[in-house]
Amino acid sequence: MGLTNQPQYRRLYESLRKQIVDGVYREGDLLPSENELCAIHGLTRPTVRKSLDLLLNEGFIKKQQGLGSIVHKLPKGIGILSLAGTTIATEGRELYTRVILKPVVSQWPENFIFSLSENEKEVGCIRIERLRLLNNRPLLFEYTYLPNINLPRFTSRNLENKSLFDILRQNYKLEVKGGEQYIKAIEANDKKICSYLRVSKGHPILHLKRKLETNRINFSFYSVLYCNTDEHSIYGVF
Amino acid sequence: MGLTNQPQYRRLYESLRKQIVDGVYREGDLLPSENELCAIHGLTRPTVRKSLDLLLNEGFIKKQQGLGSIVHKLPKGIGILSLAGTTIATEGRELYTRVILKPVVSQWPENFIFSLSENEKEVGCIRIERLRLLNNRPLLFEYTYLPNINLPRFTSRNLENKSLFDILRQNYKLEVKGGEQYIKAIEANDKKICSYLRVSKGHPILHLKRKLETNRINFSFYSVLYCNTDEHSIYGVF
DNA sequence: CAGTGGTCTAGACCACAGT
DNA sequence: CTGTGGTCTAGACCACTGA
Repeated sequence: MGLTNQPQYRRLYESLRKQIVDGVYREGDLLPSENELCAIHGLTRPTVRKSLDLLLNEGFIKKQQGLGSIVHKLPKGIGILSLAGTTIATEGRELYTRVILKPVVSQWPENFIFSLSENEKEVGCIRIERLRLLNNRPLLFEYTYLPNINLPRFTSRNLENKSLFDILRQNYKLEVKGGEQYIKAIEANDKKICSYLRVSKGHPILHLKRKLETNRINFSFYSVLYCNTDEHSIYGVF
Repeated sequence: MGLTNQPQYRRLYESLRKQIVDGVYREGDLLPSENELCAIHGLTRPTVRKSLDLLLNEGFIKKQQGLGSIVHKLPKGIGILSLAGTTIATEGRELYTRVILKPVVSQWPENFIFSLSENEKEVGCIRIERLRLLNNRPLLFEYTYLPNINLPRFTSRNLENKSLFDILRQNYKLEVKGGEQYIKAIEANDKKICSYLRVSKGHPILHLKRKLETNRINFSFYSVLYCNTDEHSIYGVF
């Protein structure tokens, strides 16, 4: 957290974001004006505006010309559509991550959901299976596939209730920069999925396929998610 | 199209976007470098970079430091998660919009999906119901609700296979600036929905609730969508 | 009116990719 | 090495808001 080698706009973004999440600024409040933020942090307007753009894109603030930057209400759903929102946006409730299958080296599945490069195919993958619970109730089941390239000791890492993103960043200097995803509504058919999500066969669930791109060139990883949306919607801004 | 009173970064963005969609640049191609774009269009780098940021956020390009801006492959799904992607991203196939219920003035539904201001409640709403078809096959059914504020002659407009966004922009100077959405997987229960989407009762479908914010202060409109994702996924980038 | 965000310029230095 | 994108500065003028 709070690495000092982060760009300034990024540090200001994280600082403001934390204050909004922590309730220092509440829904409808105005953030300090851009000029005030410049003065406070010793930055120029383009830099400050870049920070605010990040908050804007993630739905934390709205802007109104002639007025200011207005804090948006925190979302009521589960934010997994956007980048930063993966584990937040659960209204203070705790999202717990239980590891079902610890990282193992294996082959890529047949007919993998995304097309793979020759290099990726050769090296094989590291698989993980995790279940996410909200208030002790299973919410989504996630298969993760990482190409087995330069990830020393990864299979012996303890992932229980830890952020995969954080582990990749702190131990392997891998930053997730973006990605793409495909969403479907399907019937729960797989016995394993039904059992973990505690839904009956045929129950409608969300199916997400995601490709996550990182700062390391040609290093992407993948995940397949099954999500029970009976009680919690998936939330996103645009 | 191509309004001259648009900001420069916006015009450059639209120009590049069109060239990508039209296939002038193809997957893997490099766009002209930022400095070249500056020279070509007589702009400075921050302005050019703002254009490229838009393309980046919508998944049209990736960037690689030291290399350039790389054109991304066009998505394979239906892009309704992002702003500009509402009707594009269907691989050249035609998305047709059939009006089921022409715009009518009415009251807001009971227990509306989003909270409304007092003003919105008072003025009532304009309702529309539309069916979107891809290759003549029904794909999604959409209820739209606009607050009945300063939209002269809206109810007599012909919306058949026209973009609602375009009509709002051209006739009422309303630009959609962003929004929020909630996604669920549900069983198709409503007879009307089943019939229009041609799915059997109990079939899993996607349910989206969206709030769309505009450049007119405190003017948002809303839509509820039911989408058959059997053949086409919903696509998004982040 | 003063203050806000929206747009734009003209530079600068850095880290990184390919040669 | 050169050229690329990534970050940042120090200004400027505009359109819009609220008092």
